[in-house]
Amino acid sequence: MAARFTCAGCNGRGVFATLPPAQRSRLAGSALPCSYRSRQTIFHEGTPSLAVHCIRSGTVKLSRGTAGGDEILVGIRSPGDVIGHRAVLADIPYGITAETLEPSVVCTIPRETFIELVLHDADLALRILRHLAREVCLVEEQLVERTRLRVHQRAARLLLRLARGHGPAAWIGPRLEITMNREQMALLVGTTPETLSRTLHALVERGILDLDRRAIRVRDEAALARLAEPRASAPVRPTDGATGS
Amino acid sequence: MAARFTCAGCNGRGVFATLPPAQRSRLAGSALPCSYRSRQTIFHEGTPSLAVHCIRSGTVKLSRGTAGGDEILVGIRSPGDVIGHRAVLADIPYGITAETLEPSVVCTIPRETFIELVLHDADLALRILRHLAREVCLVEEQLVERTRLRVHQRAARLLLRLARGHGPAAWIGPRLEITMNREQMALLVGTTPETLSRTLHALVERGILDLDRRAIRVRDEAALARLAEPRASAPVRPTDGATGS
DNA sequence: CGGCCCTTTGATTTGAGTCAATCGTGGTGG
DNA sequence: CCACCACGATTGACTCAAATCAAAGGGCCG
Repeated sequence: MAARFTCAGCNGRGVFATLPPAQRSRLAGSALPCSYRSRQTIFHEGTPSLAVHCIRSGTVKLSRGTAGGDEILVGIRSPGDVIGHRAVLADIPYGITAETLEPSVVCTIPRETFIELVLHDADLALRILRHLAREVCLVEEQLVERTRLRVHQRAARLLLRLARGHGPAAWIGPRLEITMNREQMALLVGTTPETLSRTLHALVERGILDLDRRAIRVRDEAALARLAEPRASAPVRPTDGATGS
Repeated sequence: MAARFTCAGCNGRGVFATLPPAQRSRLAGSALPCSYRSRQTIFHEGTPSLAVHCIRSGTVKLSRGTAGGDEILVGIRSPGDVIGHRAVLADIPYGITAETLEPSVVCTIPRETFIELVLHDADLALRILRHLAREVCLVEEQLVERTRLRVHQRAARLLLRLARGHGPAAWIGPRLEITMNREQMALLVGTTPETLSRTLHALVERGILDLDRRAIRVRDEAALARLAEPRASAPVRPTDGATGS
């Protein structure tokens, strides 16, 4: 099934976008495209980091187990994104598990090739540095969110991110088709499916959302944005009637 | 006051450790050492990232404000650590505020010098990449901790980290002098001073700690380590008598 | 000695997790 | 084609950890 892609399609985006011809062919020579079905594991936390992966199509979920047995969702990646580079660069086992959320095509770039490319192309190195730097910022952002924001605010933010096209969702007409189930959404928000469900339905009752098992329609993005604000602490309680004032 | 340091002392550690002579003198030429008093701001969140800083001595607190007005503690850095590199690399304003916790000496490396060094020394670039990659892992670790662990577990982990020499504490005899106040410890743990205080005193009652306003003595590190485990969910409730079973 | 700030302690509230039951949907086999 | 089953989603009731509000203590510095 996995026909030999040329990697040219990927070159339009991501950190490999502007490789000089020599390096580009080097990359194309050893990058191995691979098709995954939905819910397949690309690499697993704790295993040796043998390669960097570049998403060509589809959506990949990055998660991380805990000693306690449960998992935490670290992020979602889409086409053009590179995954596994951290472990490869730091020369440590993968710290996260990567798993497809839908049928995807992912290119595998062997560890040596990647390191070599980085060493020989200062520009690429700088670009990856930038990329990583931004990544740290994003994770820190998450940390702040988790610590200071209520579940309903974090949920609102997730919805906004989805609605704005970041994340595993696609606009089908006016509706936003979600490619993950409630549990995964809950994981992303950092809560339980039950609580997320309540929160979501509270928003429906306010007329901010339309909700379906696998699609969401944002009716009032402005209101959602207001809820996502740290200051707006109007509780958005579930099963709680209209808050008078 | 700030005598002209040669930067040679810093070269023994951190990412600049093994610079080739040429680059080393380039660095020494434009790195500007600066003494800070306790509680001084090195750079502030949101301001343009003009330089990278390398800590020569002292302790620096990295925090991040929220729209809501309160802050969150992102991390603590010690001698040899580099700060501000993320913003400089990503070419964005500083995302965090850096502030000394005690009198410190910090070298300022202008943005251009840093970028130039990185571009001309593939090895340095790779080392910084490694460094950043690890940093992302650490922040993610934090994220997991915040999400899955109880306050008493996170507090135990902080104590362990301090006791093991990571963080702003120094062994004075058998005691661990803490250079930050309760509020900052609370921020690090991701809780409030009140809750942290209760948690700490619960540990004292169990005979695991000795506690003083500014020093801590760990009497039973093994017990602390046990409490830090995700599974060990024996509540460690404050003001709660011996839990029978 | 007095005031101030940090810390501790107490009382109360509350957001969100947990446990458990029900519902709805989609898939399967008769 | 329809009854049934299984699984995810929802809803409800309850519990509990931790935040918040409020009020002392206690040490340090002027």
